[in-house]
Amino acid sequence: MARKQGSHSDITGPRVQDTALRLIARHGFAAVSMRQIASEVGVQAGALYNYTPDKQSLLFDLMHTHMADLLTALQNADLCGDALQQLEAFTRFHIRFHLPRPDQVFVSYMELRNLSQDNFAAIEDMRRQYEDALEAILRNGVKQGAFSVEDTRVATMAIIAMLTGLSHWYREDGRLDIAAIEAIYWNLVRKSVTA
Amino acid sequence: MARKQGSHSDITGPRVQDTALRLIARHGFAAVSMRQIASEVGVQAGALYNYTPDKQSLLFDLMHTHMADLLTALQNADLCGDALQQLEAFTRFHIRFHLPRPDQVFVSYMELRNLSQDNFAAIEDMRRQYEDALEAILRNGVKQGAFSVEDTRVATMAIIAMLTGLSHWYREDGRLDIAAIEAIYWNLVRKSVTA
DNA sequence: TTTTCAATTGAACAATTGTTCAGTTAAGTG
DNA sequence: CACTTAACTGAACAATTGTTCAATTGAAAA
Repeated sequence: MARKQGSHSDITGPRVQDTALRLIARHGFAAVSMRQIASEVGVQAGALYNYTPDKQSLLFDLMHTHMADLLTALQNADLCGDALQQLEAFTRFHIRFHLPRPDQVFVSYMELRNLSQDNFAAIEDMRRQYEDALEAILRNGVKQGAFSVEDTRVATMAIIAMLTGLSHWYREDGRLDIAAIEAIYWNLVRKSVTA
Repeated sequence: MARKQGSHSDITGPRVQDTALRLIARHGFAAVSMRQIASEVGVQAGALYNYTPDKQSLLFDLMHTHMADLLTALQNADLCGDALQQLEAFTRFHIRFHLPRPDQVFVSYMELRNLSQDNFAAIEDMRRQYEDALEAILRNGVKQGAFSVEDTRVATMAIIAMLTGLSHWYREDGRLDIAAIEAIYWNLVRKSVTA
């Protein structure tokens, strides 16, 4: 019969994911060995293969989980109101979702090269969905006359790059807290798309 | 006596740099072996050590050359005029410098983790100089009343992230040429910092 | 208590890693 | 021509890589 509680794999499994995420974010996928991950988890390298078929899948799972969480959270955010309010909600959502997840952001944006072709396509598709959500807001706002944007696709990429770049330099113990950061970025975004 | 012309190293040397840059941009520093680089150059792995003391120095040289070229080009750009004109010149300079160098941009922004402590500090210092040049323009513009910016440091990071992100999706054979891209981005940047 | 099996070990594997270096090659010099 | 030497080869090195698997462990089930 299956163990009902206290199963070791319930503890080791998440620890493998957490440790892999942290080490890959810090040193890069190719620079981290399965033995390093195992060592920090506190097991031998062979034990990792109870939790992932291979190293590639481990990376893919980390990135896929992150993107799936992102898309789910975006849907649950339920951006409402007029175009300007939707854009503000998106901006604040992006910052609030990404800032507490620096390692996931790092891995998901830096390790695309190390994905197999199929895995890359899957992640790229999810990223595209996220971009499309922002572009829909911009397009809608342009149609309604709320925004003045020459090219909604370029503006989409520019805004996402600006917001995501925040994760690369923000420090929790820095000069500004999240609320202040949010306000500043929302101002920049708002002005860049309005007349 | 030293060879005066046609020395092989005048050919192989640059080829090592070019090949390393291309392969590292494509697959990442840790994922590229010295033998792969040598193979594409057309020599044996041992021959690479006539051109670099070790793999780490090869990476550092690529990044240092890129940053040095950037800072030199910025100084030669000689941004003049009032604050708005300076910001426009900076924006167009950034795009024109980076767009034709996608591999250098990729390596310089993705492989910082693989630099030794000293090498990282050196590159980080050069990047800081570049950021400071933009922030000086913003600060000056705020003082003169040309710009309305809450926090010049945050605005600096936001603008550079926005502009650099361009390199991650721009394709030479894409929908828009450089002139069109420049115009769109300059509009976004201008509006984001003016009232 | 005995049984069962999920979880893990530890050794082994072939391949690959960065780096060194004595020896070879071939092109320029005198 | 002979000589010099920059450039490169090819083999060797110890270490490390991802992955497999028979054997072991220990805790829950019966």
